[in-house]
Amino acid sequence: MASFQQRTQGCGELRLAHAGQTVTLNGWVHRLRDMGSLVFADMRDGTGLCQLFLDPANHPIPEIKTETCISVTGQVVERADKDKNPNSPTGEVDVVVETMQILNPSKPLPFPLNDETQMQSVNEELRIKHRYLDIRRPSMRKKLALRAAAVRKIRAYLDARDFIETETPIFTKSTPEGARDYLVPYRLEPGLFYALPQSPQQYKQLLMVAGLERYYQIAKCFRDESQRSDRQPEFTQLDLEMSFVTQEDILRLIEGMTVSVINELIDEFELDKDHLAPFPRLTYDESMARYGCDKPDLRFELELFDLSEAVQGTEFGVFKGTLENGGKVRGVRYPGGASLSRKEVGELEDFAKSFGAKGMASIAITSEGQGSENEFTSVSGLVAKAGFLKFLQPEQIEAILSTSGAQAGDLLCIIADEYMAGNNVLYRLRHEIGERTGLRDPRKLAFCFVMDFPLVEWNPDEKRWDSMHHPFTSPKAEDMDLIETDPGAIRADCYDIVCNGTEWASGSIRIHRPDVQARVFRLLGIDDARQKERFGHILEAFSFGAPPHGGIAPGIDRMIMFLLNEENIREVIAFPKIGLGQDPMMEAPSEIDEVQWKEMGLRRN
RNA sequence: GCGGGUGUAGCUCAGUGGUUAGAGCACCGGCCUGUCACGCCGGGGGCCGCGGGUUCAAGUCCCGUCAUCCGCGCCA
Repeated sequence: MASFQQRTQGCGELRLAHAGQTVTLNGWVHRLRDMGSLVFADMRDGTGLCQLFLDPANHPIPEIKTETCISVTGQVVERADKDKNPNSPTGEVDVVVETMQILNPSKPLPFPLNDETQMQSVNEELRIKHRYLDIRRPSMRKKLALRAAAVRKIRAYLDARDFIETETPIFTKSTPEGARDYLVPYRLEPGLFYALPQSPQQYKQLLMVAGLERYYQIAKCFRDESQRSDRQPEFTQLDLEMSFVTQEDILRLIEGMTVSVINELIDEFELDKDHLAPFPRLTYDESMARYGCDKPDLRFELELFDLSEAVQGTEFGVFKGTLENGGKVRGVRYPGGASLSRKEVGELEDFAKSFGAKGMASIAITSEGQGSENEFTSVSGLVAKAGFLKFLQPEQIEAILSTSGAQAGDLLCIIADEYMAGNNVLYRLRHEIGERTGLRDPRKLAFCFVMDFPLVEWNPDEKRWDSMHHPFTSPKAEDMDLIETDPGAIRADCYDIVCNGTEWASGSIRIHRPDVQARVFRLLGIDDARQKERFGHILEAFSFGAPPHGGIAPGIDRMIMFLLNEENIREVIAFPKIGLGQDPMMEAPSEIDEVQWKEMGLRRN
């Protein structure tokens, strides 16, 4: 038998229809309004809030404070019309308390969890330290509920399509390629370590060798790298792999799942979001040329333009030098930017410089000139204004205006640099401009596929080719012969899903033939001995009739962030880590006992 | 590893180098029978992150340091 009276209803469920019934509620005191002998208390449980009416005529006023845990029995009564609260779903009734059992009192709270406005600015470390209180807030509960629903729908979608959800080990083997591993010392032989998986990559491929054909897992992944507002040392991916499929099969499956799951969530949680449409597809090269990055924010246009042709032959030193060295002169429109002050343009240039730009040329576009000598009036009537225009021929300026699609009010932001360095500046400028002009619409979820990544990229520091995705990614069949002749030109069967300028999912068709894998390893400078040491198990597995296979892995945390417009990943995780990977609630990482040091065969320093 | 922001009461924040460092909320006491951010009266509460320095005098200026947030590098 329970030591308390168990509830008959949820607080948030009470309606006028319950009037006259005697109900029992379990929950917490959310807020108190003490009118002297008469007391009103908002009571909260997982279903919502209702108002308790405490009158000493019915029951002595008990010693309750905010967040006292209580069990209450009383009659639901309709309020007088003038006392009804239209702002509350339960605002037409009161529960007239007949008995109240105090299940557990509460100390004064570290932050006002019954005040959403104030909670917005409460120190986040304090919230995480007392996360068990923070999560009592209905708004936090809702985030976790949305997350649970997302995972539930994903499971339902994949289960209905014959996927087999399979767990893979958390203690596994270190693979120095990629991110830094979290390591776990092996007690029985000091000097040996497990690593926590950066992803279940090899296991899922081995499950394909094992003939599972369709695998998924809601998988924890661990990467010991610097934190960002959208990165945690441990995070969750939907890890997925299929056999006997083409890239197209995987893209269709994951797109279908994403559209279905997200559109259902938007409806079920009444999110202020537009429904998803089919995803546009871009090649890596297109994405770089049009948006300057492999994770474009497609909520708005403002594509980059290339002026290299337009200014060919110019005597303007910065452009001339860049073009002679094989670089590009490219730019992005800033609608409304023509009205920026000289100082503000300078600040925008500083912004560009902070991402490696050597400088930023800018042209203000207006519809009427002011007779200044820096102006140029085009045949279309647009007036361009910039100090360096005097170094350009009229036809070059006309070409700039037409190529850029300049409109009155624009500021053309122009970066002259080596192609990739320029991209790195231009895409950040584009996103900044999108932010400033309000084009990054919070209602929109602009998903797209970015495909056909290069297989490898040159690492100038180490003087070698590195995998762009991971070493098991398959070169496109038609590029296979380039492995030994022109590695930089190899396209991979590799694809990302991007949402609103953030990478969301990454996947590829894998290499399933040992001979191809060996050629790629050779290209990556991983010699036979090292292949055997690091990847012997998977190479051997591939030699037993491994099927063609491929997969993809979208981030669950980020998916919830997109849906809730959260800028911080910690907001969608029940117990997140802060700053340098610490948990201020558990106080982890922590010292260990002397006995444990000894047992693990470890020494300090 | 680097750059920027923040650090003052339990919480959120004010605070020209010059009285005894303040406010709102919270907390404690009192009053209040229809509140719903209840209201009114009163009270307690401070290592001004920490350590140096400049100064007659430092929350305020300088140097260092720690913590945290954001970003860069990093993140197959």
